[in-house]
Amino acid sequence: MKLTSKGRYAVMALVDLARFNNINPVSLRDISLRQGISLDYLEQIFSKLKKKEIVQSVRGNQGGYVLNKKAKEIKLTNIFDAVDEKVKTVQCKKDSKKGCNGKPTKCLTHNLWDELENHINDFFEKKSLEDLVQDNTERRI
Amino acid sequence: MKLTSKGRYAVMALVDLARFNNINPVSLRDISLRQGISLDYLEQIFSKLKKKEIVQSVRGNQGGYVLNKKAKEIKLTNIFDAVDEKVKTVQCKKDSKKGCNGKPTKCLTHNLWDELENHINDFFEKKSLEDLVQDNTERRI
DNA sequence: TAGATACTTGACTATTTTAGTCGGGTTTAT
DNA sequence: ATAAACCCGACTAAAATAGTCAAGTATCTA
Repeated sequence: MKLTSKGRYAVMALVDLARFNNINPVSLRDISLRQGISLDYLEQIFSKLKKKEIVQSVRGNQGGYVLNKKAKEIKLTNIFDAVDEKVKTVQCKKDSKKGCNGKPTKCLTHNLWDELENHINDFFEKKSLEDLVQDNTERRI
Repeated sequence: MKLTSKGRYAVMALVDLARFNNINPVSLRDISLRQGISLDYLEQIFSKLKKKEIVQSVRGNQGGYVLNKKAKEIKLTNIFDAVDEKVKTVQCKKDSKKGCNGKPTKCLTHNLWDELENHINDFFEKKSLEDLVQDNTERRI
């Protein structure tokens, strides 16, 4: 059970972006250099963040990306959702109405995984980008 | 971010086993049939569970597996640990003492992932096999 | 208006992980 | 003796991941 790089990178990049946000658009090149993430990969990630209206783009020279909402209003859930980093614990419940594995009853552990998903998602819904930025500037003093 | 089948199967199989535990050893063949898990794969999984002393084996005809502890004392953590289903959020912290990515400072989101890991592990430490078995027999009435 | 910077898009690919399979054992109750 | 079960290690197909690569388009600045 692990978080993928795509999700981690998305969060790292947005924290980086949020810190410079109010001054100028931030270019992916800068983020790439500061965070050590492949530029090409960042482009894929930001394309998704843009589609979900988490960031706005400014094209051309001196362009870059800007947050599209207040940092406080961007929750981890939104970020993960944007880049398709979902919490998946079971394969069940996609086809039949209640059952798993095609069987009529739920599998023995179905409720457990549901609980787990909720537990994790709670965490993601509480954390905002602002929390993360603050967490970081505090530490630096 | 998803749970692998190995982890899920281990838990499913143990819940199944726990329900018949006090009568006779339970054969993997039976678990395989009831839970729809490949027998060969189950053997791999139980070999690990045995190494970590979560189950005991009874060889020969009419053999099978038995729990090695009370269901109450087997926590999800123990099961996941046994089958190498770990919660991994970051790659950092393996080499250098404090830093990530070889840099001297922690990455911007390091503490976040640590928090997340703890949050998830809390969940796993609280749930015992007994909880799961009860959860299941209640539902059946 | 040329050139550089930066976003945009889509296809391609190497690597790793996962979820098994397969083929041989050994042990023990009946 | 033999069938049921555990035991063990090597192998493999498929999927997902983490990128790379190539060819654009838009915009600012000199």
